[in-house]
Amino acid sequence: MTTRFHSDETGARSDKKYVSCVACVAYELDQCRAFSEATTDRVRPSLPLLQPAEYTAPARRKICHERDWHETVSFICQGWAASSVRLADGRRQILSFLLPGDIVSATLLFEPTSHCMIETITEVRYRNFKRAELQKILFEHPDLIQPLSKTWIGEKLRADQLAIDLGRRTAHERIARLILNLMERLAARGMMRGETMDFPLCETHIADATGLTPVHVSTVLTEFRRNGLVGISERSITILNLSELRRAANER
Amino acid sequence: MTTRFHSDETGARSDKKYVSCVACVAYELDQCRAFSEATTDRVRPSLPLLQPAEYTAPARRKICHERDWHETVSFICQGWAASSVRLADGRRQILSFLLPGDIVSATLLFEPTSHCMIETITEVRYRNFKRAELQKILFEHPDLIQPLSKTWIGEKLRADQLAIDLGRRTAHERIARLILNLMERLAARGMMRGETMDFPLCETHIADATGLTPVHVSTVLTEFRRNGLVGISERSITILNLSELRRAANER
DNA sequence: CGGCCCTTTGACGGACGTCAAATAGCGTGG
DNA sequence: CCACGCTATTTGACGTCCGTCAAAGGGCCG
Repeated sequence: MTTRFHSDETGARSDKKYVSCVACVAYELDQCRAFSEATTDRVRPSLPLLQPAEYTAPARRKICHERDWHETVSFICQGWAASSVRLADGRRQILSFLLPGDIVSATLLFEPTSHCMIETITEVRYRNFKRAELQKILFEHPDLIQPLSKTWIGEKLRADQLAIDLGRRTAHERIARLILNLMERLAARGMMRGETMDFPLCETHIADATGLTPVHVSTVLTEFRRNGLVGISERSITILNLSELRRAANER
Repeated sequence: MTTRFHSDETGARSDKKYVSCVACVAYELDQCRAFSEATTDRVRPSLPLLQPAEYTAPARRKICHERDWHETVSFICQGWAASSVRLADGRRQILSFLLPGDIVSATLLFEPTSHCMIETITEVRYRNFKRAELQKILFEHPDLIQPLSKTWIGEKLRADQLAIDLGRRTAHERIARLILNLMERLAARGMMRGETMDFPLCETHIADATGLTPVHVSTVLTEFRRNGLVGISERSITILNLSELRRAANER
């Protein structure tokens, strides 16, 4: 019933200073740019949207529960988070990892509930836009439908890929594909440092994202390491043999 | 490159007579009604949209391949179809079953490719709308965004549920849930006859939808039958013990 | 009648889960 | 500084769910 984003329990704090989105690594992605342009270039006078509420949540914190009610739509500015669902008996499935520039839940643009749980992985900085205001802008600028549809289509594509992975791929393929996917998404954000990237996931995260157990993830990952596919250390991962990793992923 | 809907290879034939959507069981669902109203009540003079191309494809026919290029968006009027993806080595994952009133692929509203394969299960009657015309209507009637968002949200919700099923549920749960889901969707269309419903799926369909093998589907289904949960016969299924079936599905 | 697809059943095997224990890292508090 | 508690990782032994392979029977259709 209450909106848990920026409630005290999450440990999120409100930041006072405001930095323009234009400087953000995620600016070119998804909705961020579309909405920014809509508010700066076209709508005058500038709306309060230009200064959405900004928050910072510590690592490993739930910032949204499945049945929470929201008036706002959140965008990740910095850090990693996970969107997941938990069954009654405790089993958990991670539906997606959220990276800078990602909209936390596109359904919140039109509905007050996201139907899933959001937890931070690292410390996360995010911004909350009021749904009513985004909708108003959307109605006044139907050309925003096109970029919005790209977001929808991308979400659907990745949800379908996840289903294929979980339904029809082996543990090796799933894990290799997860690494490759994250690599591509980080590369699109200019967040790769050569062949290495931040990798703040613990093996439980990987397990819940791939439908496996942490124990099995451990054995597959050590196998990948022994075979020289990747190097893992210090919350980061290095792709040592990309073509072999792709073969393990059974890409195409 | 070519649009395979209504190509000869599919065996689809064009029907001459045109029946109004208002009489359709699916009229109340999804986009059908929204678009029909947009074209009848508001846009004048009546557009060619009012008479979209209508086709009938025989059972067990591919009517769309993963890389096909489309100018049209298809809606199912009658019959069952499946949307699926096939991996290089032949493994297949069914992403959704399409029932009357379903939009075949919502991504086709904005993009020329659906990224998945559509095959009929029964004989299927469907209608093709031109994407350009639907988009024009959408731009002229931004209030259509709201019902459209419902379609998107529903698709996302079901895709997420599928991922949870495949990632974290047992074979028994997956199969029971599939049956219950189909039951609910058919009930929403007024297509239940008491406790029994059409069930044209063969066990291979169920296997590919649940990430299992046909052999294992067979054993689980016979177990369900022996325990009096369901009765299967003649392309139809009867729910004999709903509460037990729900328990098997681990609903919540 | 023969061929094809679907279903069922059984024997067997493998991929992955479960349980357990050992180790390491890391922050907290005394 | 050490003691401690917690979490994460690794490894091994063992178990199980589900896949694979095979064979047999049934229904449908040419």
